[in-house]
Amino acid sequence: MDTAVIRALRGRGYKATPQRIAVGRVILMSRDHPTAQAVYGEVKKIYPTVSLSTVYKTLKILKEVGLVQELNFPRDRTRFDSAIDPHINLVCLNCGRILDAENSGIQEIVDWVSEEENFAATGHRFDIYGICQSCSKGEPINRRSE
Amino acid sequence: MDTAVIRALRGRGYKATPQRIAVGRVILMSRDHPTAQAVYGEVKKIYPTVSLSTVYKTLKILKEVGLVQELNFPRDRTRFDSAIDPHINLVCLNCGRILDAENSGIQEIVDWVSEEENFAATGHRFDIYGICQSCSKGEPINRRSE
DNA sequence: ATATTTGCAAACATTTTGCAGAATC
DNA sequence: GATTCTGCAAAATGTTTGCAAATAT
Repeated sequence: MDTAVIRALRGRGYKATPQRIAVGRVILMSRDHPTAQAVYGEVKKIYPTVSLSTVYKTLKILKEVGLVQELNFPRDRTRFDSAIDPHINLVCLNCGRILDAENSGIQEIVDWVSEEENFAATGHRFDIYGICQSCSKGEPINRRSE
Repeated sequence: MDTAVIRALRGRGYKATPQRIAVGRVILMSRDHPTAQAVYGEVKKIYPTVSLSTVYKTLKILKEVGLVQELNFPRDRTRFDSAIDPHINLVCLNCGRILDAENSGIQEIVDWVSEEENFAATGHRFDIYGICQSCSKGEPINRRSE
């Protein structure tokens, strides 16, 4: 896994520094769309002197080399996600968690729309907003779009 | 159109002030996903004394009453969009324009995934990133995800 | 050996907040 | 007439930048 990060960086002429490898590892291994701050917190466990600024710079590079996708949400910080497998983001408006879902129909729609509108698609993002399973069983909504 | 805004506001106990009606009109009439600043600029043509802060507060309320959707993008400001008809956003990575596309398959996917994952969907967002028709004919890419 | 990168602190841009005067219901 | 809202200025937040010392190739 680290080798994939190293290869992607060097392939584009970037140096494979320990900080960058650590950031890459945190994103690719995490299942919960971490914020830059969260990535920083994780990386700091291994490199206590790492700076938030380095994390931001690295995330930008990892985006550029195609390993990471950036997702912006309102009233929240930007979140980062492995760009490797396309999926649907199930965004819970109650607890704020972002789950992943698979669906093969997305690619068909992307292809169809690209054709129809003469749009050269290079990527996509599909979010569904609502209340997740665990929240609808438990407590009532306490955080809406407000 | 203004009456819809007034009704939505009063229905939730908000006062229908001229500023709010103007903000609502700008968003609902525009076809180009304006930023808060752009809305501010438009509203100022009619109410030169309006403040950016009022625009922000109003946008938050219009979101709450369900008239407006907020879309966040990287390296750009947040954009606002009528929440009334669901559609796909075609985001051009070259010129930055955001076009709309229709596709009936989206709702099916939303329904299918909601069922599958026990997720109570209330809304969604579907972006496709790429190069728009006019850009692919004209100048080369000058603004990527960088 | 040298060009790139780190990490700090300061800059930046957008969005939010507190509050007195104004406007709506 | 009471409550809500506006608009100003100031605060808060997340992100970016400039630069000397450190590091990867």
